[in-house]
This record gives sequence, structure tokens and C-alpha cells, in this order.
Amino acid sequence: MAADELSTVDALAQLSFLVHNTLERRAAEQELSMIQTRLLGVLRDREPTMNELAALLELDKSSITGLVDRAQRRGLVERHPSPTDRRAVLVRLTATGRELVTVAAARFAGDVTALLAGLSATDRAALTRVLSRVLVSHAAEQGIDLFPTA
Amino acid sequence: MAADELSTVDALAQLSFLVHNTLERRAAEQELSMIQTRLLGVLRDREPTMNELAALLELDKSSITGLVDRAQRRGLVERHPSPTDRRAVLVRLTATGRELVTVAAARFAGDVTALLAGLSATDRAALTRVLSRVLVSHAAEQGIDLFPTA
DNA sequence: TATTGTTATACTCTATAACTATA
DNA sequence: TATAGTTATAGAGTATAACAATA
Repeated sequence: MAADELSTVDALAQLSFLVHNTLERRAAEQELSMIQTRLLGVLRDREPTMNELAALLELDKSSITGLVDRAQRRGLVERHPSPTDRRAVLVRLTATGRELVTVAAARFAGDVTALLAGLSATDRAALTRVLSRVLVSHAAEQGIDLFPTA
Repeated sequence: MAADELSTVDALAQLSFLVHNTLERRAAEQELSMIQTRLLGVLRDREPTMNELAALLELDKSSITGLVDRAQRRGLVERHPSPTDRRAVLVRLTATGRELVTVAAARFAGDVTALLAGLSATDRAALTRVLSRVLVSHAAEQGIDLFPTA
């Protein structure tokens, strides 16, 4: 029992690092660090202020200044004045930035799909079901509903 | 089918980041960065040279110098001359370093165990079986046998 | 007064290139 | 000559504290 439990923990940990390294590698192909990739990732469906970006990425606002500086210097994002608050700055993905993160994300998704390619349909379904259960109950413990009905 | 496949990929990716962040948080409790944690981790059952450390952590040897410098300054590792090669330096965990990495690893294992606590014995067994299958076949593709019989 | 963002500063982490000592 | 390790240097990434502009 204890041995079984340990090996589940171990398998999950190993697979997590494998998946993480896979993304890191695909991001590096686009000369993106993990944090730059996360920056572009959150900008795919948002146009946040520097402050909101700090909250989304869980970094200090002074760190966001440098992060956005470097991405902007590469032409991946743009700063725009907020129309409603003259103190605030809105950050937006450029076409180049969107292209880079889209390519990295697609290749990463392909890698994970390939990783699961050897599984039978039954095993894959079982994996999805169990992982979803873990994620939903973890989210619930954090007070988050992953599938809001409203 | 495509929707199912995507959601398996998504679930695996989400869970990977969750597990990774969990380790990062536990390491940070001991004031350890991820790379310092990996350094102490590989030293738990090895006493490698600087060069071997560079290979194990996939970093340049000049990066290892700084990494070990900082860990040594905190009293987490020690440098010792190699008895067989006067150019080489062996790196060894101190008791303090071992304590720190042991605590972080134990808490992390507890976190992952807790994450899986809501699963039935059946589900947990299914998860272990499927994840192991993925890991073994991935390792095989890399030419690695996870369970050498010799 | 409070908030938004930047700047100044300091530290970790990483790589490249040049170097020293030893093999 | 080749290898092991360090140093010098440069740049990304991060936080804290102080600041200017705006609310």
C-alpha cells in the first residue's frame, strides 16, 4: 500500500517534470524563457495593465517593468496608455508575439499528444477522468469552480 | 474524440504546472531556488566532480562554479579535492544541506499525496498504471530502461 | 492620501571566452 | 595537447525601496 502510494507520487512527479521540460524546450526554440512564455500566454486573451500583469504572473510590479521592457524591445508586446486612467499602461501582444507563442504552444500540445500516443483509448479515457477529478477537487479546495454553469 | 484528446493534454499540462509550483513553494520555504534544490537533490546519493555536476544539471561548468559557491557560502555543500585527480573537485552535501532538501522533499511528497487523497484505491491504481506506462515507453524511446534486470 | 508605474540597486542564475593548474 | 575548474564579463530575471505622476 505504502509502496503503491509512493510510486503514484513518484510517477506523477516524474511526468510533471517531463511535461515541464518539454514546454521549456519548445519555448527555447522560439528564444523564449519560461517567464516570457507565460507573459505572452496570459496576453493571448487579455490586455491587462502592468499591475494586473503583476497579479497574473505573481511577480512584483518592478519585475514586470523589466519583463515587458525586454519583450517590447524584441517587438513581442506593446505598451498603450489606458483610456480611463492616465497613470495606467495597457500591455498588448503584437502579431509577432502572438505568432511565437502560438507556435510554441502548438508544438508543446503536439509533444504531449505524442507522449500519450501509445495509450489505448480506454487508458487515455481513464487518465483524463482521474486527472480531471484531481484538478477539480484541488480547485474546489482553493474555492475555484472549474466549470461554472452560469 | 478531438475534444477528448485535447482535454487529456490540457489536464496533464495543468497538473504538471500544479505539481511543479508545489515543489517550488516547498523549496522556497527553505529559501531554496529550483536549481539549488536540484543541486542538493542530485547530491543526496552522489559525490560528483564539478564537471559531472554540469552534466547532471545540464549547465555550463562556469555556471556550476557560481551555483556551488552560493550553496557553499550558505553551508549546504562542501568542496573536497579529488584523491585521484588533482585538477578535480568533489562536491558533497553537508548535514545542513541534507536536512534542507530532505524537509522540502518530504513536504512536497506530502503535498502530492494529499492531492491524490480524494481518489479511490481503484482510481489511484489506474493512475499509477497509466502514468507508468507513459513514462516507461517514453524512457524506452530515449533508449533508457527504467527497470534494468541486471 | 493612495495608486500606478518606473528607477536605482542588489542578488541569483546563466553562458561565452580567457585563464591556471594538472593530466 | 587536452581536461578540470575558475574568473571576467554580460545579460535575464527577481525583489525592495524610493520616486514621479495621477487619482
